[in-house]
Amino acid sequence: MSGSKALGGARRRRTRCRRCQACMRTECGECHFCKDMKKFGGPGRMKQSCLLRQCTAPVLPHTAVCFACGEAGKEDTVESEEEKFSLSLMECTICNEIIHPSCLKMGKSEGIINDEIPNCWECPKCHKEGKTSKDQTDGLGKRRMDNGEVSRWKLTDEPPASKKKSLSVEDAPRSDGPKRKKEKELPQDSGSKKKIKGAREKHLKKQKVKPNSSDSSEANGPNSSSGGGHGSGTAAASALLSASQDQRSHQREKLERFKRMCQLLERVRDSSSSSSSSSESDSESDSDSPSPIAASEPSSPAYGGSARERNRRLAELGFSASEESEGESVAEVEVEGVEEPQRRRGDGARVRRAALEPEPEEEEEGVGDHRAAPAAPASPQPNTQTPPFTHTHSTVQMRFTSAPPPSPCMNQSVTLTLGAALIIL
DNA sequence: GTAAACGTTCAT
DNA sequence: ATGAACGTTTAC
Ligand SMILES: [Zn+2]
Ligand SMILES: [Zn+2]
Ligand SMILES: [Zn+2]
Ligand SMILES: [Zn+2]
Repeated sequence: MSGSKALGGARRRRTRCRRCQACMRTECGECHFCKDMKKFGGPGRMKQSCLLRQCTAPVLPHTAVCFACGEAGKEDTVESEEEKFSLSLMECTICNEIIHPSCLKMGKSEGIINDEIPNCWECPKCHKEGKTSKDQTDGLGKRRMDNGEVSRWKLTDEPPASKKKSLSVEDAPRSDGPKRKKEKELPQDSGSKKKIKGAREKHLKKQKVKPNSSDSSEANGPNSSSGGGHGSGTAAASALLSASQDQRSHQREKLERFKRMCQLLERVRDSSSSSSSSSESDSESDSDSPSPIAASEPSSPAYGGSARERNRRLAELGFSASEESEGESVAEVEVEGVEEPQRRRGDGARVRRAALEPEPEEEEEGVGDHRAAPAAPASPQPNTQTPPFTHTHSTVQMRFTSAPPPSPCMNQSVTLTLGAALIIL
């Protein structure tokens, strides 16, 4: 209790943006969490938000302040996008520090912006440390690829997932049995129990950015303690941090994944089949800058560490990617060009929007709901401009851990299939 | 102050 | 590994 938090400031809890569609939706009242709410006659023990209301762009608390200057974000005080970025608060997914990019004094360091989440990035410092993302090489060698086919996840895939050495140093034998439960609840219903699982979901997109390029000094730091300069100080702290981060990342990524899926589902539902646009946007071909730290992205299916982790999260979501030999129903959903539209407005734009104006994630809603297609909607080659990407096909393998989908008919209706998935979720 | 959720821990 | 419970934060 005396040490308090000396790590990247108090890790602020993210809150819902209240602007995305999910946030504006209303409780479905059918999901697990909804049913748990007292509002719905549940015990209210879980205290989780509706699965259909998982915010797609969680924002920092209003109380968040810069770790350096102690001020809040001021992105709304400037016009230039770049300025906005500099004045906005960015939270590092690795060290959890929240700071103004402009408050950083680093010359050669680059931050990796996650344009999927409002004020999220990986501070340059963390990269300098070597924590590319969270991948710290398995110091146990217990890594094993129990994944027979991991190269199936393209829709919701992520770069080097979190991986760290599990260092336990705070293990205290507890003789007294930690009893949970403070009050008992009577069974509200027994029999009609829908199996649902899920969490928020989101994936990381990496973008390099150079906050500054003139001074190559160390970063700043209001308090020289651990703030600003962690990792390069204490090894123990580093290890501890890693461990903590690891655990945290688990749930976080898990939730993020789910969100992604929800978005996809909605998207598909709105437009059974829409334009065909691939979405490979990883390769960050630097126009003219052989970044020293630009070669760590296994764009190819050649993972070796985060396989297990990914598997776990997937399982939590209700489907797994590995073969568990059980007798589950396997549904193959073929999504045609359901991936992100990848609207690129500025090709040369370096810094994408991070937490700028009110624009959580309004997917292009131009199609509305006009299902009445003119004619011949099933043309494999509609456009003449055929980008080098022909991979408009994403096959997702979903395996329901329970409650086998009684839908024996899997027509071409993607909407139908996905709809079922949604219900199950 | 309240109610909703987040993030973490505990229990199978 | 997965799910449930819970403390605590966050917004109002
Ligand atoms: Zn719900
Ligand atoms: Zn939202
Ligand atoms: Zn600042
Ligand atoms: Zn950091």
